[in-house]
Amino acid sequence: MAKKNKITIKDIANALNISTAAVSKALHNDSRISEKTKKAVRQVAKNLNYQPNHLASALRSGKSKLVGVIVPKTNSNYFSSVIQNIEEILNGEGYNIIITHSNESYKKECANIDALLFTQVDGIIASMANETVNLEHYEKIKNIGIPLITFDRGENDLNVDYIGIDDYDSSHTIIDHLVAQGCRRIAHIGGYKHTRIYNNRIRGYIDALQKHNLPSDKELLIQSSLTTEDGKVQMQRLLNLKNRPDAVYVASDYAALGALQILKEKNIDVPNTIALVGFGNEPFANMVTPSLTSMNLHSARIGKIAAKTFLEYTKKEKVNYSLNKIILDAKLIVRESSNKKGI
Amino acid sequence: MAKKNKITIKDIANALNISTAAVSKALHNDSRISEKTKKAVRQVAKNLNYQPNHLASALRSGKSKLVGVIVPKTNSNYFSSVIQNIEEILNGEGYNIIITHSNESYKKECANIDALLFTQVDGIIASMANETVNLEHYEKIKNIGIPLITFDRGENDLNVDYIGIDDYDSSHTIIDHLVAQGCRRIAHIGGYKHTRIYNNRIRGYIDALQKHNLPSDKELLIQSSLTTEDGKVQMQRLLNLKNRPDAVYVASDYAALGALQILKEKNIDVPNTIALVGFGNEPFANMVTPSLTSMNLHSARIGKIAAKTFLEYTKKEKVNYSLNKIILDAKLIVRESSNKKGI
DNA sequence: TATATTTGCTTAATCGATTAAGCAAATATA
DNA sequence: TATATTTGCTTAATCGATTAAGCAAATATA
Repeated sequence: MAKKNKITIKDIANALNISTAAVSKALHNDSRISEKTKKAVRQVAKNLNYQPNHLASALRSGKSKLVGVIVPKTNSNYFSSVIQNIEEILNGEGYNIIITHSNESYKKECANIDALLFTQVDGIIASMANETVNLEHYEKIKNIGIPLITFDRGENDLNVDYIGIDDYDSSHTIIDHLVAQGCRRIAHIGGYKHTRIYNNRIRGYIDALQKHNLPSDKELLIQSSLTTEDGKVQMQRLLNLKNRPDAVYVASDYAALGALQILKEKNIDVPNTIALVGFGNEPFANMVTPSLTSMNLHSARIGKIAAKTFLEYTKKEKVNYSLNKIILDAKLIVRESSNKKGI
Repeated sequence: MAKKNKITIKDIANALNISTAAVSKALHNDSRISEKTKKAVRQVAKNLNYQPNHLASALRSGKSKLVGVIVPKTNSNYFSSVIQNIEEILNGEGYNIIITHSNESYKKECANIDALLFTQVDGIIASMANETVNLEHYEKIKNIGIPLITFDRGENDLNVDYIGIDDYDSSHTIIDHLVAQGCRRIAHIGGYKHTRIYNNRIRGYIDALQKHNLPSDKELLIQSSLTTEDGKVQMQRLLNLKNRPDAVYVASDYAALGALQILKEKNIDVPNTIALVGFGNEPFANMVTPSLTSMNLHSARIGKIAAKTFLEYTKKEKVNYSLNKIILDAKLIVRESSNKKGI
C-alpha cells in the first residue's frame, strides 16, 4: 500500500508537533532533549516504521559509513576469509563494506578505485593486483585524504599502513624444512619480482639456500603468474631439465596444485622423488592426494587487524598516513607432499 | 595540499561565472545548453579534477546506483562466480554492488537486509541461508518497492523472480547415470527439505528410483547441513548400515568431499564399491583423488541473468513483482568417482 | 529579590546536486 | 513588421538529515 511515501523525520515532527531538529536530536539521544520527548519520538518512529535516509545523513555529515575493499580475487579462501573478518569488525561499528576485485588487472583496479571514491567511501582496504606497478591510482586515494590500508600485496613506496606476514622469513622456514627432509636441489616457482611479497620470498629462498651451503642454480628459480595453469607449465619446465630438482617450493597453492597435477600425471613419487611445498594453506591443500604442505597466512587475523587499523584512523582528527607495518609470523603446515619420513 | 576542500559544481560555476544549474546540465549533456558552455564546463571540471558527489546526486535523484547482493557464503566458487558476473554486468551500467553474506544464518541475513536498505540500495539480488524459513525480512524489501531477485536458493512463496537450475531433473540425471553404472542401492545425502532446491532434489531422487524400479529405502535418505564436516558424519552413518549403499548422491560438493575423505580413510574402493556423485562442480571436484563427478550449475550465466533481470526492473516505472522463473539445465560432469568402466 | 545558568526546544542554514519554472535574447514564421 | 517559437541560461526549491545560533522558560546562585 503505502509504498512510495517513505517516512522521514518530518513525518515524526508533524505527528508530535515539534521541529525536525528536535526529532533528529531525540533520535541521537542528545542531552538537551527531555526524556519525555525522546520517548515520544522513539515511539512514533517505531509506529511509523521510520528508516533513516542514509544518503541524507551521509551527505550532511560527510561520512558515508562505507568502506571499500579491493582484492585481486574473491574466490580464494585467503581473500574471502580476510574479507569476512574485515566485515565482522566493521559491521560492529556501523560500517558496511563494498567489496571489489581487480581480477589481477591494473585497469580494473583503477576502475575499482574510481568507483569506490565515487561512492564516497570513508576509507579503503586493499591488496594489489599482480599487474600493478604504477601506484598513481593509490596516490589519488591519499590525496583525497581518506584512510588507506594495505594487506598481503602492498608496496613500501606507497607509505601507508600494511598488514602481512614475513615473506622473507617464511622462505627460510620452508627451505629449512625441505633441507631437513634431505632435499638438496630445491627449485622455486615464485611470483613476479616487482611485487614486494614475491620478491621477499625469492630473496629468502636465495639467502636460505646460501645459509645451507646449497648451490643456487638460476634454472631452478622461475617467475610465474602463479595460476594453476602456469603452475603446470612451470613444473613441466623443471621436469625437462637435465638435472631435475628434488624439491619445489611454489609461492602459491594454486600454482602448487598445477605442479602436483603434472607430477601425478608423470607418476613421479611425491614427496620421495620430488617434494612439494605450497603457500597460502588454501582448503584444497588438505583435500588433494598427496595432501600439500603449505604456509598458513593467518587470514582471519589480518582481516581483523586491517579493519581495526581503519577504525583507528576514524578516531583521529586528520589522516596522517604512515607506513605502519604489522608483520605476522606465518606457520608451515607440514603434510604428505613434503613429509618423507611418513609422520 | 588542497586536501579537504573538495571541488563541487559550485567551483566550476564560479570559475565560469554561470549558475550551478547550468553546470549540472552541461555535465549531463542537456540539449538546452550550448556546445560552447559544455566544452568550457568539461574543461574546467577536468582542470579542477572535479569528482561528482555521489551522495548528493543519489539523495536528489532517489537512486543510489548501488545494488545489494546476499549470498550464504562467499568462499564457494559457485557464489563467487555468480557475484563476479553480477558485478560485471552491473558495473557496465554504472551500478556498484554491495556484497553481504549470511553465513547460512537467518539472523545475519536479517541484519544484512537492514544494512542494505539503510544504505538505500536500488535493488537486492539474494540467495537464502540454509536456516531461513520465515520470509518476513524479504517481504520488507518488497514493501519498500525496490526490485528483489533470487537465485539458487529461493522460495516460491516469496513470489519474486528466480534464476536457478532444474533440481528435480538434475536428480534424475544423476540417478540415471548411477543406474547405468550398475548401482542398485543408491543413497542420498540431501539438504533440508524446507529449502526448495533441496526438496526438489529429494523429490527427484525418490521419483527417479521409482522410475528404475529400485527400492526407496528410508535409511538411505538423509537430511544434512551439507558442510564438509556433516558430509563425514553422514557418510559414516551410511557405512554403519547393515546393508550398505553401492552409490551415494550428495547434494553438495562440500559434503561430498567429507564423504570421500571417510571412504578413503576406510579404504573403500570409489567408484567400484561405492560410487560417489557431488553437486555444484566446485573446482576441487577436479583436484581430489579420485576426482569427483558433479553437477555444473552455470554460475556465470546465473549471475548475468540475475543482473539483467534487475536492470529490466530499472527501466520500468513501477516495480511489479512476479515469479518469473528462469530455469537452466545443469550438466553432469562425470569423473572418476562414479565412472566404473574407466572411461 | 536580582542575576546567572541550565533546560528544552525552534529557526534557519547547510551538505552538493538536480530540476521545475521562468525569463530574456535570438531566431523562425506569418 | 509583428508574433511565435526556440535557445540558453538563471532563480529558487528540493532531496532528508544535521547543526550552529539563539530564544524563552525553568531553575540555580548570589
